[in-house]
Amino acid sequence: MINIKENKNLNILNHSCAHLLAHAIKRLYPNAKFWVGPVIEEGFYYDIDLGDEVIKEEDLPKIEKEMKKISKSDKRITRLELSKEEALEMFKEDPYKVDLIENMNKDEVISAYKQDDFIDLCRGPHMPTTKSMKYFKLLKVSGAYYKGDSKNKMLQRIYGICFENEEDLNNHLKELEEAKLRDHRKIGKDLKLFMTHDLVGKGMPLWLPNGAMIRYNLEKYIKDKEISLGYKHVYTPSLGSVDLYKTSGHWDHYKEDMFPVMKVDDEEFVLRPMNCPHHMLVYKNDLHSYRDLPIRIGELAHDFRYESSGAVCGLERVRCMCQNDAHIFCSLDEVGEEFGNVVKLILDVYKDFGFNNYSFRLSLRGKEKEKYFDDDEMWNKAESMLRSVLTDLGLDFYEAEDEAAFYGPKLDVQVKSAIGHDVTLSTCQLDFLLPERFDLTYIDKDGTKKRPVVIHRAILGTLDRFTAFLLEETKGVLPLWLSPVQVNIIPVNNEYHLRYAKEIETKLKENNIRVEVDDREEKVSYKMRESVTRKIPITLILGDKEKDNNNISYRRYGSEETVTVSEDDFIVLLNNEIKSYR
RNA sequence: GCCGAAAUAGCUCAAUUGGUAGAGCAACUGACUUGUAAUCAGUAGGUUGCGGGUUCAAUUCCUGCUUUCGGCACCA
Repeated sequence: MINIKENKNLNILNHSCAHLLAHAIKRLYPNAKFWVGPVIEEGFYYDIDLGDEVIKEEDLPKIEKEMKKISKSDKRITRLELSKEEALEMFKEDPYKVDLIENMNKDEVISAYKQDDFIDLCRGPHMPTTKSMKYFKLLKVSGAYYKGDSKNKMLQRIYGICFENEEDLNNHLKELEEAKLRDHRKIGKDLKLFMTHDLVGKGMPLWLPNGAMIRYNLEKYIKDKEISLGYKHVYTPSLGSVDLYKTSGHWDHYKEDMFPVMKVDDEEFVLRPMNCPHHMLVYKNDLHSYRDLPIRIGELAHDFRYESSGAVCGLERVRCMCQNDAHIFCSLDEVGEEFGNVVKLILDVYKDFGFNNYSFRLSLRGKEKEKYFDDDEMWNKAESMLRSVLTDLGLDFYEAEDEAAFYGPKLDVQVKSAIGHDVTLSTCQLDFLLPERFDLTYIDKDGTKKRPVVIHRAILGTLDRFTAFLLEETKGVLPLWLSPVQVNIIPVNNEYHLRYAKEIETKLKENNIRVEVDDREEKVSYKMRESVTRKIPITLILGDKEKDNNNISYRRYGSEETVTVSEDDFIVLLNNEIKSYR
């Protein structure tokens, strides 16, 4: 999908279109006050204060019509340069613009753009006339906090996009429609992978048999991989005492986002929101020598977070999740290598799944000090260490402030969901704090106690979000090794071919192939249609030809070609394909 | 949590200005006995998300809640 912000021409066009929108709004809603209307990756938006008036989705066509009118009237767009005093005078009716002007640098040239009777404060540049913005569409309307702060008033935001010609616009709108078809929530429903129910509650999906089979395979895949890399897996409880989280520091930072405390006798528990504290204690259970390091403690662990109601989304953001978590305890000297190994593992896994659309983000501390553990020296050390590790790895990454964990900086792998959410899939975090909090030690060469460093990492992230992304990337067409049903057998005629079909089924089952026989009294074409709709990778057709020659005919999903092979060759073919992924 | 919108059969959707709900697919029954994306006929299926109100009458209007959707804020 095109990035409007990065495209020079489209950027200017969309920015001008934001002005066109504001102009139309001003005509239709004379009391409107305007905040900002920037260009974004997906087009543009404008934040507006309409007082008591509310713009709804159904009002957008009316606004578009007004925009078209202004566009057609071909007004020249001219630049005005103003002193601060002149600007303040010009925009004195609009407190939002006054706010903007007052926050500008003293020596900055203040510019505004004028089209007809509408003037908007703006750096520019802009298109020469309103006629340039002809092929646009208003996409959605929503609320947005003034200055992005939830303590502030909520303004109304209108999103739109503008192109240079009709074809580009239509293609883009078509792409947006197609993205909706890739939405994991739709695929999950169509393929019966997961469900939700009011009685269970928000953000708590139920994995149906098909989805559970996918998840079982993912769990086995990653666990086996980690075991082969020296990870030790544990099982720890899904609850922890409040004191545990007070010790780790999570209580101070996240207690509002945990499910509320359960009091039992004299104790207080919470559903655990993450696993680090438990794993710290697992480490602490033993005395460790420098020779034992690194120690890698892994777990597929259920975590519970009271995500805000507006945030939950299918499997992408849930209140009950399963993390593919691990904590690596190592010496300072080993951090570089261990971190590199984690990055390598991430790349390995993404390659296995064929993922290409992701980017690495170095997530750093932000300016709000209270959000982060207060120790400048520790942060500077951790951040520069992480940066140099990433640079040494030759990794292409971007830096983002205010995205770190409270205990340390991290490397996040960011992906975009079908509907455009930017989410973290994998993460690898550097932590000097929790070892301190839990007083973790190992005995070094010289016989003295040293503090290990902890690397928190999640490769699949959560099974939930990973599955969501996997479904969207594959459009639900899963590779053979992950498909809930790998082979569907259609006997041409039940009376003559069902027995042979059952024989083949037994043979495949003996080879651990997930197979079904469609023995309903229906036409072959009817069953074939369903087999394809269910996105089953391989469909067998067994009739006289196959039965008499002891072979099978199969058709692969996405292909119309039928291939006939011997039973044994077929099993070898399946096993090879399944193995190649594992 | 905030700003908006929505919720009708298992699924996808209908139902004029208020007059107690329809279709396709799926399910079930029967006929057909079939070689690669939908055979035909019939049957059944609904406290219109849940509660309260207005009205002679509510799927429709008002209201509270739940869930879902689009954003914002949040995201260990």
